[in-house]
Order: sequence, then structure tokens, then C-alpha cells
Amino acid sequence: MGRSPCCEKAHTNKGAWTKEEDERLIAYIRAHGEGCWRSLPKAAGLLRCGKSCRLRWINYLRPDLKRGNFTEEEEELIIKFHSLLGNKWSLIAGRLPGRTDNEIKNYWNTHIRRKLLSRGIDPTTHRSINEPTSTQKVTTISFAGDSKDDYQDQKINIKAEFVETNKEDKIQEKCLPDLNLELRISPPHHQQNQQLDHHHQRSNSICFTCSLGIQNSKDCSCGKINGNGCSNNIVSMNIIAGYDFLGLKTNGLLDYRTLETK
DNA sequence: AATGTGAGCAACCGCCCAGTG
DNA sequence: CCACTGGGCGGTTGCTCACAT
Repeated sequence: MGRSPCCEKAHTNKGAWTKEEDERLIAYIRAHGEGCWRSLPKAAGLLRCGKSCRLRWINYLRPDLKRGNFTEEEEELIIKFHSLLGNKWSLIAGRLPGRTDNEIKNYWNTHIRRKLLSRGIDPTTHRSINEPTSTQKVTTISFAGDSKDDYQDQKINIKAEFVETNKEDKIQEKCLPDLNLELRISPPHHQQNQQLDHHHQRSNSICFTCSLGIQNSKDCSCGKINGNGCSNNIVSMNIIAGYDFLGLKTNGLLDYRTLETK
């Protein structure tokens, strides 16, 4: 028995949504809320695929959407988040209220990408296009410890050194914060806190989604919101430099716990 | 006015993953 | 443990429109 399709394609409309379809979808969700997308089209009297309904609602019909051009601030944020997260449009969208992943993705591909290229910046790596690849050295990847219980000994140190070899690098240095990343396989969060307490360094760290200001995210793993604490096999990133990933000055350490190993 | 071309964007496709029985 | 489902995501497509020729 194979996987059943999400809808019967022969009996579904495709292409642009009509005003009537929009109104039906809005009316149904207002009355019943967002529920099972698979059964929604039939219940709402729409000849559409459930996925299509979901996409239409999330990207265009949701009442909290902000329409119109992106501001300079939003554009800067997108560039900075993209330099950190890559094409994780949904994560980026979570940081920009009223914007959808699809909208950001389109804006990136049509505007920002071209703008960066015209500035001589590779939109994928956020580094100078003319920059020799040899200038970036990744060193010191070490595994230590063989006890399963000793998480501290399972630390993986990955230090990225951006070696300055020409004038372009000096320009690049101004564009990107200087990151010195320490990645580690860490113990469960409560264990780590105990260890920190032991050293009189109680952690007030928050997870990545919380640090981005995303409220009630399902990705939250720090327990500040859902109280679940952290899971095993977490890669945490301590940004040791005096600037966070947005290039903003910071005094303390940032701890990003949701960059989990998969 | 007709045609060509490129940009912008809405929508679709297919894959992935977590949840469930 | 496995099969299946629903939902989510990123990549891609193709339509529309503005502008140039």
C-alpha cells in the first residue's frame, strides 16, 4: 500500500486563487481555526489541495501579515540572518514579524542577491567574490575523552580563523563580525547548569530561537518557555568575540542550543 | 501599436521529518 | 520497529506586468 496523495489532483483547482476561494478559506478558518489541512478543502467547500490552502493562508491571507516593500532595516536583518543561517527562510521569517518565508525568499532572490553580487559579495558565503578560498582556515577539530558519561570530555573544538592576507579581507572584516566559535557536544541542560553552579557561574543562557526573539517557538529547547529543558546531543555555540552575530556589541556569552546534531 | 525581454512574485512540487498506531 | 500520515520547508516554475525596442 503506497502513500496516498495529499489530494485528488484530478478534482482540484490549480493556479491563482480567486477572490471567492480566498473568502471561503478565510471564513472557514475564522469559524473553525487552523486545523487539519487535508480535510479542510472539502469542509470549506474548496476544490483545492490541502497544502495549497495552507500555503495560501500562511503566505497571503493571515491577518497579521505586513504587506508592502521591505524597509532598509528589514533588508539588513535578512542579510545578517542569512549570513548566519543560510537558506533557512522560515527561521529568518520568524525574526521578521509579519513577513513570510516565501516572501523573504523571493525578496532575497530578486533584490538582495543581486545587490550583494553588484557589491562583489558572494550571496552564499557573504564573502568577497574575488577572495581566494585559501584565506579561510578551519583548524583544531579535536575529539577527546572516551567515557560516555563524561560529557565535558566530549568537547569538540572547532576554531575558524579568518587569516587576513590582502586588503579585501580588511574590507570584509568590517562587514562581518569576527566569530570565534566553540562547538561542543554538551550534556543535558540541567547537568550543565549544575556544573556551572558548581563553579559559581550560573548560566542564564537561552536557546537560539529565544535569543532571536521568537516567542513560543516549537524550536525552543532551553526550557525558558516550555520548561522541558534541553535534549542530548546538542551543539552549543559560544560566541567569544565581543560582538554577536548581528554585529552588535555584547558582554557575555551567547549559547545557541538548537543547532542540534542530526 | 506590436513584439521582445527581464523582473517580480504567487503558487506548485517533491522531499523530509515528527507523530502515531 | 515499521508503515503511514500530516505538516513544513526549500527549490523551482510559470504567469503577469512593466519597460525597451
